[in-house]
Amino acid sequence: MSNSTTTGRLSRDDWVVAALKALGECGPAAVAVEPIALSLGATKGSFYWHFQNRQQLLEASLDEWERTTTQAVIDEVGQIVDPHERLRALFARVIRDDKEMRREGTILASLSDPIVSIVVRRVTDARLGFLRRAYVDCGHSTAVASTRARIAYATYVGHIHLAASNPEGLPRTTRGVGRYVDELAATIGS
Amino acid sequence: MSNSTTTGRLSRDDWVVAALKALGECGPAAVAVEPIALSLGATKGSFYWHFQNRQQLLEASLDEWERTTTQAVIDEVGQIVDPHERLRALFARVIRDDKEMRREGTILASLSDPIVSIVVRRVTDARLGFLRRAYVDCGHSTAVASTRARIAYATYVGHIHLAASNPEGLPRTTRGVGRYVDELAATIGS
DNA sequence: GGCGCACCATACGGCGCCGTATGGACTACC
DNA sequence: GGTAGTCCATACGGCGCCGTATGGTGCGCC
Repeated sequence: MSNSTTTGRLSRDDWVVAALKALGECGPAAVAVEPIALSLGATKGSFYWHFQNRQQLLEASLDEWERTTTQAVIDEVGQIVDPHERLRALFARVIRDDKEMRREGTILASLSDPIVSIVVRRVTDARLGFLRRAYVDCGHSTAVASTRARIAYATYVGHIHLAASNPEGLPRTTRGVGRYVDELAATIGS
Repeated sequence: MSNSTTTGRLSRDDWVVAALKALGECGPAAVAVEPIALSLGATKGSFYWHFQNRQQLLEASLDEWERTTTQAVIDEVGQIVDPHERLRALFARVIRDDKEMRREGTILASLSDPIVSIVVRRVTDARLGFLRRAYVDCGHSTAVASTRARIAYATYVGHIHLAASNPEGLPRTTRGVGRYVDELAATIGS
């Protein structure tokens, strides 16, 4: 665990947290040893004691991201037996945080990086599988469930992209948000 | 125009074409002077005669992309008076090319780059406006048309992302494609 | 209170890219 | 055939980042 507040030393986890922050804000190119060391008030000497190289740091931060935003969500929401309830809980859980969505967008958009792309592909598979299962549990055939899952997830990803590329168009009023959610639910619910 | 085949010299346009290719395949970081010079069989000396700096090349390639994939499409499809027909033509025009979609995905995903983000924002606004107008022409109120435009475009963007992050899940059979398009049309058509 | 170990700073060489300076080569034109 | 203008190669300095080598500082422990 992190202990940067108590002692002046840095744990491996401190580096992962800082790297994930940089990754979520500026993309994988920002996961650079020296700049992050600077932001932590340390130098490379510290880093290369905890890690072998830059790639290890990037992979560790991606693993952390996958664990908290995909594995944890699936494990938690997956326990709900009623599929409609499960889908509703998933949407609520996922739309919630604004900061989290910005991070999601940045990482999902970094597919051109070979290391990121491996994790994003894995995350995509897991999420599509989870959605497909839910739609199957709703009574759809696997074929229909597959296409519904794809469309639902595509809508989610596109929405995250729009939140970044057209933030001023986001529904502001509560009536606007309500209409938006209604329209969305009509599209990807059940 | 390009004349690299006739003479050994390179035109400004040759550089833009090569830069757009690199941009669409590997993102803005790949729009680097020396690697592109190498791929063109030239050196930086040529580049810095046609451009002032790297940023000019990136901006020029982004402008070219905007012109061909947004302006041209809007000008062409926008002439169709019947809005339903117009939307259908838009979808057909946009889904068509596989290579083009890959480029779209890479550029749209490069929002973290400040120069790219300016153009992507402008492109997003133009496309959303075009969709909104079409839905208004279909008889919807501006409020409803706005949310429908957002959802339609989000679905499109997400679909492009899925084509890159989960290519093996793309519908293969003609029946699968048909079902997918039907489901899509039910979502964002009219 | 000296010893060993965990942790870190400093200094160094290297690489890839940027942008500049300068000297060609090739063409057109008189 | 000399001159001006167009286009380009080469060589250079600089910057940011990577990874290594090496020494130093704190803390536990006998």
